[in-house]
Parts: sequence; C-alpha cells; structure tokens
Amino acid sequence: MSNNSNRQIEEFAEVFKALSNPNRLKIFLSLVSCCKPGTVGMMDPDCSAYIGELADEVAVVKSTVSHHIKELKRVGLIRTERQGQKIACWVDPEMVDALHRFFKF
Amino acid sequence: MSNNSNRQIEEFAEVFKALSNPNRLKIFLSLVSCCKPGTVGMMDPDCSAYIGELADEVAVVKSTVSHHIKELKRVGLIRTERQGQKIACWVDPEMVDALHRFFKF
DNA sequence: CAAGATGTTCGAAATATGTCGAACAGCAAA
DNA sequence: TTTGCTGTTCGACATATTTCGAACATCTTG
Repeated sequence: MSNNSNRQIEEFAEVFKALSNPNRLKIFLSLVSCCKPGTVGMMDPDCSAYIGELADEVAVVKSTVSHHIKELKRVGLIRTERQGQKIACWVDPEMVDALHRFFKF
Repeated sequence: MSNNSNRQIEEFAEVFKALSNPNRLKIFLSLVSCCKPGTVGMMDPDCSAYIGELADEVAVVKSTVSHHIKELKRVGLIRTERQGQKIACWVDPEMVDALHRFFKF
C-alpha cells in the first residue's frame, strides 16, 4: 500500500468511486454473494446474475441498473457476457484481490 | 464479504466515496506512507502529517485540504489532534483493517 | 415474421461534489 | 498585546452524479 504511481492512484480512485454509490455497492455485493466461495469469476453457470434480477434486488429501474453495471464493468470490477436474451454478470476476482492487497499493511 | 446489513453497506459506501477523489486518496496514502510499518495510528510523533504539508504534496490550497481531511475523518479513515498551531493527522488502522477484511474472499 | 422478454441509450431534472479565495479563529513567540 | 503562523468556515461557481421514463435494440419462440 501507499507505494503507488499517480496513474495507479487515479485508477484506484475510479474503482472506489464505482463502489461509493450504495446501489452500485449492493449490486456488486449481490454478485459476490451469488457465487460460491472459490468459484468467483470462473463462469460457473450458478455464478452470475442478470440485470433484471439485480434491478429487483436493489429496487431501481433496469435502465439505472444497466448504467451501474456499465460503470462497474468499466473500472474492471465485474465482467459480463450475453447469454441468450440475458446478460450474465460476475465479479472479477483479480480486482477484488488487488483491492485486498491495497489495504494490506 | 457480501454479508452486510443495509446500514453497513451505506457506511462502506461512504468510506469508498471518501477515497474516490484522487486528491483525497493521495492525502490518505500520504498519511499511510509517512508512518513506519506497524506503527500506524499509534500516535508516534513521526507518524503524522500536517495540513500545510499535505497541501504542498497534493497541490491544492489549504482550505480544500481542510475540507478533505474533515471528510476522511468523518468516515473514520483518519484521526486528528491539535499540536500547538498545527493539526496532526494519521490513519486509523482499524478502518484499514476493516477494508482489508471487506475484500477478503 | 410477430410477439414478448430482456437490456441499452437518450434526454431531462434534481442533487451532490470539488475547488477556490476571502474572511475569520486559534495558538505561539516576540 | 501585536504579529505571524496555521487551519477553518463561508459563499460562489463549474462540473459530475444519480435516477427516471420513453424509445429503441436484441434475442427467443411460436
């Protein structure tokens, strides 16, 4: 920690901004919790959620969820893939690990 | 991770918001780095920085730094104490640990 | 192809944020 | 007490964010 270039600082700041909105954080945590421990990001069919599901959980309209998903994806926190009509979303474990290391003293 | 009440989610969101501004993140990291490993938050006289110093480092005016410090303090990331004319600032290790655990799978 | 489901894009509105400079307040040393 | 630091508060301004609903796009299935 604390040994970061200016560029890295900007990037982490963007990741934190993505997690700074309560609804976006809920979406992120929802994606984490829908995955079995150790399987995150491995494209397990049980290990993802869809926009509509997330909209129900977080209680905002789907267009807003779509926006939030886009932002979480942009900063690298999640990944998505079309599966038929739906879009599967899951957490990227590498980014979570990077954050874990960020706060390691 | 992911096993958080609504209240906890809101609190973490606020912490992430505090770290989402590049200048505020720089201030935070500056406070981390000015501390020797293992001594963070122990009120070691070497283990703190002052508003003016931080303003120089981050290159914003002191009123802005004061604002940012207030916010970092509000969410529990740092602590402060008056030392004569100056205000000493240091990182709260418990919050860093909480963040570390937050990203622990 | 038509209908139905899911997700995206767009425009708009309210609200929040980041920053500055000026004025003010607290402390220390002459 | 006066002067000179240090930090805080305030008002202002520009910009960003969050959210919604409507319109559009994409995919599946009958």
